[in-house]
Amino acid sequence: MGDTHGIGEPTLEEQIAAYQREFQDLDPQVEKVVSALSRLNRRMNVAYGRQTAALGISNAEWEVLKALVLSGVPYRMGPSDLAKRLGLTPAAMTHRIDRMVAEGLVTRERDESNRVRVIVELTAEGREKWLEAMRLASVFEEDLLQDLSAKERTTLGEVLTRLLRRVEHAQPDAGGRLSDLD
Amino acid sequence: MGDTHGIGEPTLEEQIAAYQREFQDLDPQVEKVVSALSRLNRRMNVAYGRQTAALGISNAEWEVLKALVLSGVPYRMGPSDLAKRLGLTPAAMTHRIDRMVAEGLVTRERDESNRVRVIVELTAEGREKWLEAMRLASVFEEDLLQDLSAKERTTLGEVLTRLLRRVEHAQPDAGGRLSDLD
DNA sequence: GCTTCGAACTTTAGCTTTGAAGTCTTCAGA
DNA sequence: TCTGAAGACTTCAAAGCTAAAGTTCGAAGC
Repeated sequence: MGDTHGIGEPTLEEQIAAYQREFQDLDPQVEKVVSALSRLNRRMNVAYGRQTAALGISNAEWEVLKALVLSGVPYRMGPSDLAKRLGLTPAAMTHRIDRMVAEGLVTRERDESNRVRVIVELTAEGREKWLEAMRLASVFEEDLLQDLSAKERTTLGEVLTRLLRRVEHAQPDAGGRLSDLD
Repeated sequence: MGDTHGIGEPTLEEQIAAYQREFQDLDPQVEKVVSALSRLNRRMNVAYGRQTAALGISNAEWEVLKALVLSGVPYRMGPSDLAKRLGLTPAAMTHRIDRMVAEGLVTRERDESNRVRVIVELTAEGREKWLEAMRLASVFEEDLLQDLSAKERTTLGEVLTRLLRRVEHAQPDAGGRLSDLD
């Protein structure tokens, strides 16, 4: 796709005002945090999407590369493990791996010790793509946080982690079908 | 879909350690903020998804209801405006409206003053669904922030807004194809 | 040794979205 | 009035996903 169709998004302030108008029992303080968080995340994903596109890979492929790299040497995982890690169905994983094998980012082979299993392994090219993506991403992230002092960064990280613990506690293990973009 | 396939996600700390191992020139402070933000947002979307599902609507439908309500009385918008607001192509909007009309959440009619245009209008049922969803969401959000003091909430909102301004400045207007979930 | 069960992956059918092409309406100029 | 161009929506084909039904291999019981 590439570029958005519209500019027609209200500012954060306008949006919060609209919420107040349409739904009174809403704490504007809370709503501001939640809306800013959601919006910020969306914009960041757009930025990541552009960067990976510039490298000729999709965001979906980037996720797979990331999972493999973070799994550590020898950069191998089974399709089911990858599917779980990325929050996809096994069927979707099969197709995604098909595409990535065709592009030379990963290889797929049967595990000879247990022929039911399949091993997906990162290729040198795949690893290089991930590294390039990380170089771009780290520059972007550093730039994003540039206005925050060291202390503010620490505090922000700490507060977000606290919120994270709270959601994870509130959502035992059920989860949902959302992609894994950290 | 419903429930996730896997529990196999590393903790935030494990993930950051893996990043350090595979990509040295990365500031752990920065990475922690970015990863926590992304992960938190994901979990929140899962929670919203469960809540809307419990009301018998999809997240996609919730987004449309939200756009219409926030547009204010008389809760009307054209398909193109909705598409821009939600970051969808006009084609996708056509289909989505089809479904929602069938479910009685909105109505679609031609604008008699300009027969090229179409007007999508929220029904009473659609508005009620949105209100129910908001009641659930506001409880969840309040609960999420419960451990934060009033001062912390203010600071968090302020810092996130600052980051938001920075991303928006860095990304003039191009945008991308991500759904609008605030 | 054969059979049955379970695990891991693939295949199939159906849905939602995209991008591109098509239709219908309005408006401006000849 | 007619013609051409632009705008707003819809239709169509193809991509990618989910859920459910295969397929194949390995392991346990009879």
